[in-house]
Amino acid sequence: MESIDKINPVFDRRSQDNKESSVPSAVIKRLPRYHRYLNDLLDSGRLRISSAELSKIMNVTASQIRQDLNCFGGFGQQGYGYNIKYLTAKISELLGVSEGYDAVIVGAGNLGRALASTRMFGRRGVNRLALFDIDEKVVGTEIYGIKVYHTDELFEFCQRHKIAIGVLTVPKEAAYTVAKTLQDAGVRGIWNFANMELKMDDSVVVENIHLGDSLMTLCYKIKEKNDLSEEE
Amino acid sequence: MESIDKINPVFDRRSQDNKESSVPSAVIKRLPRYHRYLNDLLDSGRLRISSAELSKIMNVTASQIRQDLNCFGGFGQQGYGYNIKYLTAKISELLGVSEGYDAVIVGAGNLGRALASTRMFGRRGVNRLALFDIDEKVVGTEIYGIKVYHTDELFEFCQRHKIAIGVLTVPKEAAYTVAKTLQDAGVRGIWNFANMELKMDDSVVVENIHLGDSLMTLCYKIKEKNDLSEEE
DNA sequence: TAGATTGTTAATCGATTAACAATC
DNA sequence: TAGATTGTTAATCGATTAACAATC
Repeated sequence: MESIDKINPVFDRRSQDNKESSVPSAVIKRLPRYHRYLNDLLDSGRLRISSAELSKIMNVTASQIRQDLNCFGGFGQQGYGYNIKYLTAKISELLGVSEGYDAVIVGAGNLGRALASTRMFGRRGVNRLALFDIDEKVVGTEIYGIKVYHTDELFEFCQRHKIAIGVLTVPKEAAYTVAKTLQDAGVRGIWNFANMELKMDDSVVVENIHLGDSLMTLCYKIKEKNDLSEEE
Repeated sequence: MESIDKINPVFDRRSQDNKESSVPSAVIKRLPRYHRYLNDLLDSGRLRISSAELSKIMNVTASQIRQDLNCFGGFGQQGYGYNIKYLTAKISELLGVSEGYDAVIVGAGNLGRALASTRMFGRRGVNRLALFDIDEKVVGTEIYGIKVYHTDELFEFCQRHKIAIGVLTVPKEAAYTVAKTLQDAGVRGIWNFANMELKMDDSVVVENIHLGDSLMTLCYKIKEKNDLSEEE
């Protein structure tokens, strides 16, 4: 009884006073990766794991894992390790997964379609309510069960449905106009796939995806490895 | 004449001795972003820029810009600033852009199609030579001018064309098999969009894209902003 | 109890910022 | 020359690692 209380404490030790202000941004950046690995472990039926074993799987130091997990409450147990299910739930909660946000996807091109088809949203508790495009050929159709509306209706739709997340897969040139519409309609976050950094005012948070940067990094890694082996 | 030599020095000061080992990884991570902004400035016709002005545009400190750019050779000019064209070229070179790598895309689903259609590859000097899929309905067709072959032919194709980059947009389950095939065929880098971390041996470098992590981060940012405003 | 493993402190390391002398 | 702006050093800050006492 006592030990179960310690594994699933009703209150985290730190949550009383200084709240999430105590979680350094370096840790926040690592949380999705922890979540991914812990979720896989959960799926495989594991119940508990030690920082030492997790460190091997994830290729980081055990010290870092303990330090990280301790930032938002000590819920490991000495001599036992971490309860995977509880830990995963805790990280989910911290990340705002399963808040049940509603989303729209603007742009029904290949990328928009890819995002319409993926199970990624559902797994993170995000509901895709509609697609938007300006192409009359797709407006009115359904893509993977999601209705396509004309972008002219975007503002009203977002306002009426209190949409929280707007996914932007429109061409660079249209990005700002659409982003502004989303913002005005009260959207709280924009997931931006246009090839530019959207700078919005403080009412909206933006997460920019730069696939080009990633491709460049890959090129760098290849070149670097090549340079190193040539040196020998 | 003298000043031009200083702006375009034939040898960078550091490149003689300790090479890229001197460029910290934190700087490397920032290079694609510098490249993006400098490229935009170049397109807009600007010739030179100071660290102070660039810092305003990019929202980082001028100190960091000077420190970063100095890691791989001092090519600013006191009292003048940086030559945008030269700087962009230098960063491109360092990143391995325009090495003219050949690539294949494995998986001709929505994401594969999106990657087949984008101009992102060309801009970074990467040539897409072929698409691969197991679906007989698409094998033999052309998508945005790129031929689709059966995945059975992947190994031979990569070997014959000395493919440098393999782009993975196959389902999670197929990812490892395909990655192994690419590796065996001599591919040097894998751009992995499957929802899992590919751990390959040292002969191949991997750049993993985790869109799910990014979506989670967005959810976190929304939640965090909410929590903060509720506190007041 | 004894063994295992965390939570936590202290030491190290690296990255960022501030400041200013060097120099175009 | 004088003004501007870099390159570079030194100071600060934050993140990572190592070590071990606390504790299950």
